Amino acid sequence: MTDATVDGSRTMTMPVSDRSTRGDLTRDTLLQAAMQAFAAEGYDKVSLRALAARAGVNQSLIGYHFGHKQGLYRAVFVEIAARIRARLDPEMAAVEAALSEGEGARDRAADFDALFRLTDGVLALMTGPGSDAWARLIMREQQRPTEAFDILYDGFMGRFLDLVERLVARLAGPIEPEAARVLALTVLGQILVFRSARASVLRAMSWRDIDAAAMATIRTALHRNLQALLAAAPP
Amino acid sequence: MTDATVDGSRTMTMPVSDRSTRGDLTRDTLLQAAMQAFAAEGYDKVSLRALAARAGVNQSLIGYHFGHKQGLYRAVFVEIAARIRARLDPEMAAVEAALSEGEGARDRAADFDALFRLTDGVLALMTGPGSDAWARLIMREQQRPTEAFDILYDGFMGRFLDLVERLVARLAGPIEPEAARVLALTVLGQILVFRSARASVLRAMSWRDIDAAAMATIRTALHRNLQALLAAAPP
DNA sequence: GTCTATAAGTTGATAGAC
DNA sequence: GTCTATCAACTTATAGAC
Repeated sequence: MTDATVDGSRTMTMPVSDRSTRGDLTRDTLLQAAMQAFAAEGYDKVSLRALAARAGVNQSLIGYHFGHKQGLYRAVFVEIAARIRARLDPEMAAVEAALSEGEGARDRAADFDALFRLTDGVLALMTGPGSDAWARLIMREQQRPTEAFDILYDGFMGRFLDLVERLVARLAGPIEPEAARVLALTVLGQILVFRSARASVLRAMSWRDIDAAAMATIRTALHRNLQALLAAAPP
Repeated sequence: MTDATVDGSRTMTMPVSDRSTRGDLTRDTLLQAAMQAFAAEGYDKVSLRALAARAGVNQSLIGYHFGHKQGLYRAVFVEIAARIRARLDPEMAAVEAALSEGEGARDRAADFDALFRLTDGVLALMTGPGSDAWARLIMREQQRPTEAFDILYDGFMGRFLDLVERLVARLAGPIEPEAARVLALTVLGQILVFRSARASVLRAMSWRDIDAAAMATIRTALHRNLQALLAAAPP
């Protein structure tokens, strides 16, 4: 349990006695490579051999750190949920603040602002640069949910949908709870389509990918749509 | 090249000299089983061994009829595109008729009617009973397009999106072509979400699946949304 | 914690008889 | 067109030395 026999170079980048042991680093490296690989090729096509090779880690260490292939897959989703929760937390907290300002003191402009922050956040999350890996994995779980879906739903999806539902209910005027929930889902759909039907989107719009300009176009359209959709109901 | 050595029973269900030879039947059986299997388990997880067994067909016949695994996969999409085109053709033709009635003779009610028929058709297609198989395969190609995506897009997707775009452009009043296309995609998104985020939908709505009642709820919400979204622009 | 080596099983494809 | 039989490659998982 001591010296670096083969790969001396690796020890150089690592403090000797630190919290992040060599094992933690290996675990992290594997986790990163796995997220990339599962998203790019799909669960079944990823071979642990190739994955270990690409991560520069011995194959048997996967078994040591994660048990089996499914354990590694599961760990990837715990990581994804944590990252997304961290990234979306400011927006969600803002919405919760706006919602708790009492039902009496309605400020439509503030409510719309909160809603836009939320939708913009999810749009960036699902279509922005670097979103490919986790977005694809999330979509995969939507089609064929495993235990990993629970990690996502309990991690951020449920909270997000709940917030959108309460927000649109307040903005749309008197509305049944079930209708509010369906409305929230159609709002989500207008964002998600740019990920879930990405191939069609790119072809229909003649885009090569969804860059900053494209995202601005989408954002504008979404805001306009939401305002039309949630226009004040007649008293 | 003649008699039925082993399986005499199969010959009984078949006319002797007909257009549909024994080979055609084998091909069809394989195609059906493949569509089911690829949708249920994903391309990589499907083993040709298991597939042939489930179809009651010798494994090597896959090679004979489709060349290799990818050839079989491709053939499945040709079949899907043909079926969907057939099923959506009445609605699309109706819209084309409505659109060709001259830009001058605007009848908003008729335009909305045509649009609803189109969206209802796609909603039923993507979420209705028995939609699981092809819908999942289509989603798969949206995330990671192969040559099979072209078969879908050229087969019906392109035409559908084009029709929706022209329709919303007429209904939404003066609008840039790019904005009309994005608007059409957000309309599509409100339908597709019930397939693409199916796991979230079921959990958020506490539905066990999307049955007739659920679909009626969705349809109502969609029609209301579209009318709000496409309200006459101020002159 | 990390390594080598290998067990035990599947896979897609095809050669060749009928 | 359909069958049996088989190959070569690749998979996950693990035993055991260090």
